[in-house]
Amino acid sequence: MSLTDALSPISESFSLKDHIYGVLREAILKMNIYQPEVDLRLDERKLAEQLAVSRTPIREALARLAQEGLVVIIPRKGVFVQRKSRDEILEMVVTWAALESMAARLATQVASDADFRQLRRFAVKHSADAERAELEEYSDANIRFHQRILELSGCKLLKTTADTLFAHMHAVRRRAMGEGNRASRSVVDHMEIIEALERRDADRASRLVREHTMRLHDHVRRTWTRFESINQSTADSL
Amino acid sequence: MSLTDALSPISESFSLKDHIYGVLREAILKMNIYQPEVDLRLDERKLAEQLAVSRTPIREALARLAQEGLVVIIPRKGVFVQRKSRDEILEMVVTWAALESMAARLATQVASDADFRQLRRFAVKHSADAERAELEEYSDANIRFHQRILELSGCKLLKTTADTLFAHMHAVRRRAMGEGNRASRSVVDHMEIIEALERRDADRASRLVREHTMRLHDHVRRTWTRFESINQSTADSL
DNA sequence: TTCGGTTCTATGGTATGCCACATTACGGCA
DNA sequence: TGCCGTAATGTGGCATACCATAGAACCGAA
Repeated sequence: MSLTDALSPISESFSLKDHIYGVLREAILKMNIYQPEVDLRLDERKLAEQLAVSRTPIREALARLAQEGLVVIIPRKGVFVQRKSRDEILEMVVTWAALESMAARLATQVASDADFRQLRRFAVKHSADAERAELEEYSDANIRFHQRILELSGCKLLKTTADTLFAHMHAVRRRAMGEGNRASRSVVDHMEIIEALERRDADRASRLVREHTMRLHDHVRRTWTRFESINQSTADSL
Repeated sequence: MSLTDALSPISESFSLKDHIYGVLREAILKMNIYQPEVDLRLDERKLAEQLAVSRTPIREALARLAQEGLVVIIPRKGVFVQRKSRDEILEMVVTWAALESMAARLATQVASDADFRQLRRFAVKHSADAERAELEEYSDANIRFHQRILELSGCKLLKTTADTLFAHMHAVRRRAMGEGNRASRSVVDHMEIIEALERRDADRASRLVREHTMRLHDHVRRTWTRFESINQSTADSL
């Protein structure tokens, strides 16, 4: 590949707006928004200065993030990173379960045996992380496992819709993974799911995926109370 | 209610940006975007002039619509209403099926008998529209039936996510309803769904809803070819 | 010292103007 | 007459300036 070929995708249809959208999105997802002391305010002018651009593309990027639900814009008061309540998180998990269980169903019909073999290899490879209690690594592998199922469905909309939910739950996942023996249970669940997929058992694969995700639902429901109260007090202080 | 009480919701946190977003969204959904002769271009300056505002709030509203997938912004070329391809429509139907089948499952657990009785009354009342082949009316009632199931799930995110899909399919639904004997089949399906819900049979309700929606999927898959070609040629001419 | 009102400041909302690029129109040259 | 190059036009991208309001800071009177 020549130099110009490599450069052209960058220059063509590049816009500050889109670039800033990506930058802000990454920054928001990286920050742990559920720690009480974090500053949730986003100052348009400060961002414009830091990124060395005017407020206009900043504002258009923020408008997109607001539409996505990552930030909330309060007219003449400020732009704030949206901290989700426990109930909202629970609803995201439910919606995720709905999408992925359908994805598993479709995957039994359209994915190849090779796809499932690859998925199995991936799961086996990373099950060691769970055993060694390397939860950080396993949490990442866990997410990729679920994303892979969504991809194998062949329905891009299922995946992109779920990815939006995943983004919101970025700060939730690792926390939940480390509690109880969820990691080892997760490994068992994944293996059962893979078996159902390989046997092309649509109903069983769909059900196992749903039940697996709903276990996270139950877990969050039981353990998220403390954050709910933090969230509430912070919301009051705004 | 006093006059000031009635007026306050209008003045408080009213912004042109949000208002314009709503106006444009309604206008886009109302137009039949799949007719070949319609002009899909949205001119920022023209809109600004017509709405008697500057381009800035227009642009921010368009950014939101773009994020929602209703329009596509091509830098330095124009803003265009997004015409969905057949495959994209099919994916929306699949995703809808995923959401609503989960909603039906949840509804069997959280909705009251009174909710289901009301749903049944609604369905019976509008089944007459289908018999009289008043498809316009039945199509609307049909949508509301499905929205009601999503509401009865108690999961607001399921409903809002599905509503976004419904919005995209606004121009698709009526067309599909009039073809074949889909309306009368729809009435039968709805009654079976209601029975499963009333019997609190989560698996059956979930399955019936999924199969019902997937029938629309099959129908679109079989009959949407002509629009695909129109869509293609229009895309080429852009 | 405390309360009330006023002023100041910070912040998002909006309008306007210019720029870069893409398209189109036009005119000269072969 | 046809083609190519250049100029004119249109369109979104971006920067800047000003406005309106909410909130803080300040000051004076009781």
